[in-house]
Amino acid sequence: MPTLDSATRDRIVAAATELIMERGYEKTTMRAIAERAEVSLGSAYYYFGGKEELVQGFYLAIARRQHELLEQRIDGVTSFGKRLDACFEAFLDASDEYRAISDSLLSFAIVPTSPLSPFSAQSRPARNQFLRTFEELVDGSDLKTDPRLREALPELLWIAQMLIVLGWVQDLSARQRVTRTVVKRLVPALARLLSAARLAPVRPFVTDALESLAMVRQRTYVGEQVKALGS
Amino acid sequence: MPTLDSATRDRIVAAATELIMERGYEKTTMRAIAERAEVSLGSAYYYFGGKEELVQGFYLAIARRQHELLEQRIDGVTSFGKRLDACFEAFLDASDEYRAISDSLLSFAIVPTSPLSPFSAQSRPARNQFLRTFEELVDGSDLKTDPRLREALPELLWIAQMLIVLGWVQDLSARQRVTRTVVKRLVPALARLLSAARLAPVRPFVTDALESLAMVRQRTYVGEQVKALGS
DNA sequence: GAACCCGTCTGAACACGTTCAAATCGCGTG
DNA sequence: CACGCGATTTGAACGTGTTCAGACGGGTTC
Repeated sequence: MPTLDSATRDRIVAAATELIMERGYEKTTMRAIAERAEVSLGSAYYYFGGKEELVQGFYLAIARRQHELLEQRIDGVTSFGKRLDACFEAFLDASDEYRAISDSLLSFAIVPTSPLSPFSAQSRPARNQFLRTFEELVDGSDLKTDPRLREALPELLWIAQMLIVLGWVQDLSARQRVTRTVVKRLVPALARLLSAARLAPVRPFVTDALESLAMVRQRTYVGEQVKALGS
Repeated sequence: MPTLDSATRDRIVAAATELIMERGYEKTTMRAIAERAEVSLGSAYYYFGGKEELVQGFYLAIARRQHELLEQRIDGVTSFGKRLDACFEAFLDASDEYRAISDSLLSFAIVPTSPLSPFSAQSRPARNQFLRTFEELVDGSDLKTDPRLREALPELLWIAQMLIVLGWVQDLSARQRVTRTVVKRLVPALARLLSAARLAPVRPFVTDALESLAMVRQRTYVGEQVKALGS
């Protein structure tokens, strides 16, 4: 399994990406990928463990596109609610391009032992991109909340975004308008909730939730050093 | 595609179930299933559209087992929190038996157009069983909440249970203890939240959430008549 | 130069899910 | 009984993802 950069490797990914976008994942054959990349079938398997591995690029592409769209749209906006809303919207816009293959992507992502799990070591680049986006989102905002919650927030929002995507794939309405509407409605409520986390009566809930998160983190990421939250 | 009851049909399901439990879904071949069921390969395809269809029985089995376990455990208990806790625990206990194949099950379930989607017409028997369980859970409890919320509650709890299962498959801790612990922690909070729904300051949130749910329902179930909530 | 190594590449071969034309069965009808 | 007809059954054949024994190529060592 070569880890060296290689033009061949890139050609195969490019061919796979093109074909998958043209015909969908299932209808794209390894033979077709090899042919377009001008390598033999065996070579494709020399560079990649299998067909599944060839979709890894999509996550990162979505993550980058979300970040790009978001930057354009929240320039100068400081309201946390507005920023979060723009963020999720950017994510859905970025995902739209890949809607036709989102089923396949999600099917792989859901398997915890798969390299395509969002928590896997192989997904680290895409995951980091997502987390950076949320970090920036919070940093540039006027949000005032419990500092412990603030620290965990990027990861929490990333997880929330994954829950949104679950609804999004299930959403059969035209252009997934239902998902967009529901997100638009829930974001303000979430913003208010996060602000309320500072108040004394709510704090035990926050503590409870954060402890749960800490527990979950320890047991979710596979083959990774998990940095503890809090110092 | 015959819909008549048939001993052959049952033999094939039985063979498939056995083999999948023995070896897992991927390693079970249609040829092996046909052989054990003492039919030809072609016959298996005469009765079932494909390999995927042969896992339909698992959902219903889990739903029934949950109900069975729950009945034993909440006899006489009226506290809503305790009943809900027991319910989720019964669900996780029922699911444990199928943990080895839960990846495959979930991979199929996540595809909205698949007959194995929990929202599909084919999943209706299992879905109804789940909803009945939650209906009974709420009915026999001391929960006092907003009546509109009360009506939507079985479905909401069912959805919550599906979110739990998402965490459960990702949970790599021994015997999925993390998931169980987190559920145990969050249930009381949820119970308090539902009680609080009666209070005036919270009501707008409830209205908002229920409207969102109504929207989602209209666009999620495929090929089904969706009964409106409220009369 | 010869021998050797090792990273790269090849396509035939395998096992699988699925399809299908043809064979067989069961049974009502003339 | 013979005939016909639809339901059922069959296994060969197809296209697929994947594996593997071997071929190739260029660099290093004696």
